[in-house]
Amino acid sequence: MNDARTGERHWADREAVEILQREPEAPVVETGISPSGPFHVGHLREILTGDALTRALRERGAAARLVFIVDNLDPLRKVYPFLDAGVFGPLVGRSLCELPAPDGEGRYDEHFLRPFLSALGRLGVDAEVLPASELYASGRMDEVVLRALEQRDLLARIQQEVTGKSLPETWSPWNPRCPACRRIDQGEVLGFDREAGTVRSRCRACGEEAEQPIAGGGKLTWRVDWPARWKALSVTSEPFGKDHASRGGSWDTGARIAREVYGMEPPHPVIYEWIGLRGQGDMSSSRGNVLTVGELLEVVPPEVLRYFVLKARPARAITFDPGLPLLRLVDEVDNAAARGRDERALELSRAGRFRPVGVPFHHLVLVGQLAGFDAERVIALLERGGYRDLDRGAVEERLVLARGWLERFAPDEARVEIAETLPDAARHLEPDQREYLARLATLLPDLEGASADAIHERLYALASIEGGPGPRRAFEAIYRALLGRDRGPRAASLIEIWGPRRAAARLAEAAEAAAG
RNA sequence: GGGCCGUUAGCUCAGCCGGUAGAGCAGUGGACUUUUAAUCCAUCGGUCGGGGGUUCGAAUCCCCCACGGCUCACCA
Repeated sequence: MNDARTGERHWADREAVEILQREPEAPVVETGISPSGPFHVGHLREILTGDALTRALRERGAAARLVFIVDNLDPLRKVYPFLDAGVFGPLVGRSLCELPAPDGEGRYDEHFLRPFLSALGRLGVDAEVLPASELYASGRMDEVVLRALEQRDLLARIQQEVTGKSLPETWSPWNPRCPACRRIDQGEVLGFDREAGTVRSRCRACGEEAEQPIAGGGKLTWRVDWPARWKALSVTSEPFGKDHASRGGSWDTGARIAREVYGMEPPHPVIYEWIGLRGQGDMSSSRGNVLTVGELLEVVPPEVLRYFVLKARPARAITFDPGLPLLRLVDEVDNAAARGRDERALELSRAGRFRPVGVPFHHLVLVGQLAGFDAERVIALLERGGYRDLDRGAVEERLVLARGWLERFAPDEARVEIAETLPDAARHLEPDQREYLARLATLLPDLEGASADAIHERLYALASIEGGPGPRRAFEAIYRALLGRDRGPRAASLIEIWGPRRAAARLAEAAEAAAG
């Protein structure tokens, strides 16, 4: 890493070096997300930041682990807009892992987690997924929980000092789950027994009193849970969103608790900014219009999503635009000769076997439309356009994505559709353009079945004759007649695919309409 | 109000453990039997938000200010 001077060092490398100073052998990177709703692009930053760190650590010879905690013990806080109030209203306060899925099939947490995990697999994220429910049930948290119960007063003091807010007398770091009504957010701790490893509690909701084992009987409150996990799992680094980072936030309390209660240095923090969304309106899980990771993988290769996130320093807010800008990103990843690409970020973006296509994504979208997304015809068109040595399988794969992008995110300009009837734009043509179309219309029927190259010859030759409109304006006239726009894909291909005879009729119609 | 991040060419950004600025896109010129951000070559383009300070020397370090975004109920 002697390139510090040239500034080519990636943020993940810099952080890795610092983490290794603290734990050179087996650093543990922890990340975590609450499965209360769909996982979207924003969540990607949490896990990918952790993944990049882990990779950078492993490259340096460390036996780094990436632990992904699923906070499925968290209670359902309210009835989210995408939930049925009748079903979920009465279930508020229960752990996410004890709720039915929104569609009624299976478990709530798994409903949201499953697609995310499969996306992670495709993204090449090598993480140990650990649901909080299992972490607690395993007993691995018992000791840190007992310590918290014993240090209740100290914890309360720290929290009050850091947040400036007072806590009720009955506050406890432990949230017991009521064995009767299953709520995990209403319990009041009455006492605990270190020898037996149990907690006595009463439920404020239903009044039930019980004595339950720590393992499986509840969870720590978030602010204590976090540092307790650091201790229990020997966490050495933790990426987290800036919401936790603000003054008086959970990082501040967590860091103190780590030192004063658990006698450890808090993990090396990596604070990241948020990912905004452009093009589809702001992302808002409450409105339900989120971009899920799975959705995006139907549109671009996983490497592109990784690259998008890893290219920017975590502290930098970035905006995700699934429209045209996303395509640029695809090309940057696909084309080894692309300028301005961040090689190191790209290296960290590998997600398995990436098959470059060598055709700009936007062009593929275009050709795909012309050829009805039929792989054979697409490849024929591409070859005619000068692309050689195409990796057939890679093209086919990418073509599926191109189609997905077109259907889901393409702006109108990217769509090629031959107008059903003569477009209005075709009425505005100069005399020489009209003349051109009229003459072309008489030639085209003879070209039925001809190759696009042959057709192009004629288009071009006719445009260039004495008194002709010249290529540029000739093509403009054709596009107006067929698409109602001034520009378009290779006119010859368009005509070949639509059929020269049909095109001829349209061009003649345009020539006439413009004259009248 | 507290805090975090940002303010570098028209746009998006890199550079930031100091040595008088870079890329992509846009623009301009040219090439091309040019076609939906086209490609290739060349080129124009910056008082590095403002003001102080440290230093032989600062976009890079320190302080102050302005503007912008975000965040402060366990929503990454």
